Amino acid sequence: MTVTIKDVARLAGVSISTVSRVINNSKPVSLEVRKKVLEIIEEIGYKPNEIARSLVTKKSFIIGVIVTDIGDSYVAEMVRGIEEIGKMYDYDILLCSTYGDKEMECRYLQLLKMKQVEGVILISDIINDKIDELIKEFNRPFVYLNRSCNNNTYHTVSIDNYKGAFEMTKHLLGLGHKNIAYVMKKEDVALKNITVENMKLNGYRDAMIEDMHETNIYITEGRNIIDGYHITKDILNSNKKITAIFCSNDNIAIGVVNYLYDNNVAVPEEISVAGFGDINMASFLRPKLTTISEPFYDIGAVAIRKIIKVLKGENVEDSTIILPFRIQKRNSCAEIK
Amino acid sequence: MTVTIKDVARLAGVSISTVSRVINNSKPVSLEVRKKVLEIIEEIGYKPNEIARSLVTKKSFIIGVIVTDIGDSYVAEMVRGIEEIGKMYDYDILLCSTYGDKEMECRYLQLLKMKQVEGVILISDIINDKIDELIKEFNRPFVYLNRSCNNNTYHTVSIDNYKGAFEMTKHLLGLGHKNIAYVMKKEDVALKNITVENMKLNGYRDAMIEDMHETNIYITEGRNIIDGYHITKDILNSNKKITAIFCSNDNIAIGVVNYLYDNNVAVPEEISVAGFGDINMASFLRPKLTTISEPFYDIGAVAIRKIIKVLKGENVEDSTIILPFRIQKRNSCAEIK
DNA sequence: ATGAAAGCGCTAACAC
DNA sequence: GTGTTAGCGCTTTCAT
Repeated sequence: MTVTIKDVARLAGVSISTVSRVINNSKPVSLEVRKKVLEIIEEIGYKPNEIARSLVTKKSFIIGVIVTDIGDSYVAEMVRGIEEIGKMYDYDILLCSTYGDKEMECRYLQLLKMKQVEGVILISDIINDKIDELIKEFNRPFVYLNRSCNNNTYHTVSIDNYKGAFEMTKHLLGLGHKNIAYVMKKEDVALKNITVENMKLNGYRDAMIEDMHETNIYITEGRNIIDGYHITKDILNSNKKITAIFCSNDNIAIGVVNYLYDNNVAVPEEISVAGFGDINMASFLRPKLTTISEPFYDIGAVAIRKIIKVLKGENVEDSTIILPFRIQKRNSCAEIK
Repeated sequence: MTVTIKDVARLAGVSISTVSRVINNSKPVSLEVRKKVLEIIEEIGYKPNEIARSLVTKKSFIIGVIVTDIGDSYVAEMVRGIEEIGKMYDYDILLCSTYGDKEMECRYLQLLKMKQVEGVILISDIINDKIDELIKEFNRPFVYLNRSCNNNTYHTVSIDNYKGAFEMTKHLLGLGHKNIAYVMKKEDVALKNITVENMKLNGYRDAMIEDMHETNIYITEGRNIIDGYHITKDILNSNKKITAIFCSNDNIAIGVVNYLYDNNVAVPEEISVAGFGDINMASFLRPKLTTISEPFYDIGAVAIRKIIKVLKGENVEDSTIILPFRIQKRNSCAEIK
C-alpha cells in the first residue's frame, strides 16, 4: 500500500497536522518533534500526495500547453522555454497536440480545465469562435502564441512580424534584387483578421511598393518543406525573372532550396532564398539559410512567466508583448551580379 | 466560484450520487432524472473536477514522460507516439526535460510520483545506480527508452542496434568501401554495460572483421551536429584514406556532411557518409542522407501501450520489445570508383 | 507547540 | 432507482 501522512503521524507518535506542519514549514514545530517526523519520513520513504494537496489548496501547479505539433522545431523550442521557466516556479507542463484539428483544441481545453490546470498556453494558427468562447468560460490565465489577432483579446507574445518582413525585403532590395517573390501558405491570405501571416505579407508588400517594384506572391497549400519544394517549379516557370525568393517561414524556404538544388539552380549564385523564423536547421543547411531570427525559446519563456505573474496576483502589463528579432544574414542570399 | 457537483444536485433537486451516476454512467438512472441533470449541467457549465475524482479512484490518467531534450528531433517523434496513443486511452502526458542532468532525472521521478502519475517513460542515455534505486521504489509501470542495458531489469523498446550497424557496414562494404570510419560519442565507449552505442559499435566491428578490414573508430565529445563537424577534420587528416564515414547517429552525420561541404569534399563522389536514426532532417539534407531508419514514433507508441497494458492488468510479454528497422539508401553513399 | 475536526469535490458502498 | 454516508490524503482553522 501507499504510505500516507497518517502512517507518518502514527509512527512518529504525533498528529497528522504536526506532520503537515513539518512538511510545509507552515507553522513552528519543536525541534525535537520535527527531527523525529523527518526521521520517519525518510525511513518509510513518505512522499506527499500532490493530488490530495491540490484538492484542498486548489493549486495544481500544472500549466496546460496545447500545441499543433511538438515535432515542429519551433514549437519544440517554445515548449522548452515554457517548461524550463515553468519548472523554476514549480510548475509542470501537461502537453496536448492537436495536429491542427480545431475540435481537438476545444476538447483539450475542456479536458485541461477538468484536470485543474492553473493556466493554458495555446500554440496554434488561428482561433475560431468556438474556441474563443471556451477560452472565455475557461476563466484562468491564458496566453495565445503564434498568431496574434487584431482585436487584442488575449495575452500574446511575438515579434514585430511586419517589421521583420519589411526589413528582410529591404535587405534583399539592398542586395540589388528587384524581382523578389514572396511565398506563403494559402489560407493565410484570405483571413480578414490581422494575422501574423498577413502582417508579414504587408511588410513585404510595403517594402516593394516603397521601392516601386512589382510584388510577386506565390501561394502554397501548406507551410511545410514539401510545399516550398513544389511551389518553386511555378516560380521558375514564370516569366518574372525572379532572382530572390522570400519565404514566410523556414520550412518553405528549405523546400525551395532543395528544389533549386535538385534542379541545378545555384543558391545564392543564381537565386537567393530567405526564410523566416530561424529554426535550428536553418544554420545547418548548406548553404546556410538567411532568415529572420525569432526568439522562440524566449517567446515560450515570457508566455509562462506572464501566466505565473497573473497567478501570483501581480499586476500584468499590456496584453501583447513584442520581442526583438534579428536578421540573420547567411549564405543563401547574395548580391545580384 | 467554481461550480461543483453539489450545485448540480441542488439545482436538479437530486442527490449528488445521482449526479455522479449520470456523469459516469455507473448505475441506472431514470430517464427523466437523467435528462434534468444533464440540462442543469449544460446550463451552468459544470465540469467534473478530475483532481477530486483522482483522489478517490486513485487513477490520475497521467503518464510522466522524462526526456533529455524535446528539441531533439527523435525525442519529439517518440513523444508524439507516446502522446497520440496515450490520448486514445484518455491518458495525458506530463513532460519533464532533464537536458542530460542525472540529478534532475531523479528529482523529476520523485515529483512525478507525488503528482500520482500512473506510469513513467524515461528517455535518456544512461541509467545510474541512484535513478535505478528510485525506479524500484517508484513501484509503478516504467519503460526505459533509448539505452537498453544488458541486465534486462526494465521494460524497453528499441530496434536491433547491433544488426542495424552490422547491415549498414555490410552495405558500405558492398559498395566497395574498405576504409570505413566509424564515429561515435566519447563516453559511450567506456561503458561496461551493453548499451545501445556499444551494440552499434560491435555491429560495425564484426562486419569489418568478417571482411578482414581494419576498423577505424573516431570518438567525438558529444552527439550533436557540431561534434560531427569537428571530428571530420581528424578523419581527413589521417592517413587512412577513408572513403566512407559511418556515424552512430544522424546529427553527427549531418555535421560530417557539412564539414565536407564547407571544405569542398564532394559527398558522395569523394566520401560517402551514413547516419543512424533517420531523423526528419535526414531526408531534407542535400545530398539526402543514407541512414538506418528507426521507428521513433512507434517506439513511443509501443512504450505507452505497454504501460497501459500493465495498468489494465493484462499480462505483459517479455521485457524488451524489438521493432524492425530499415536501411534507407539515399544519395550520401555511393559505389566506390 | 500540538491535536481534533472540518472539509476540498468526488466515488462507491450501503441502505431503502 | 435514489439518497445517505463514509472516506480518498491532505491543509487549515480552532481550540487547548
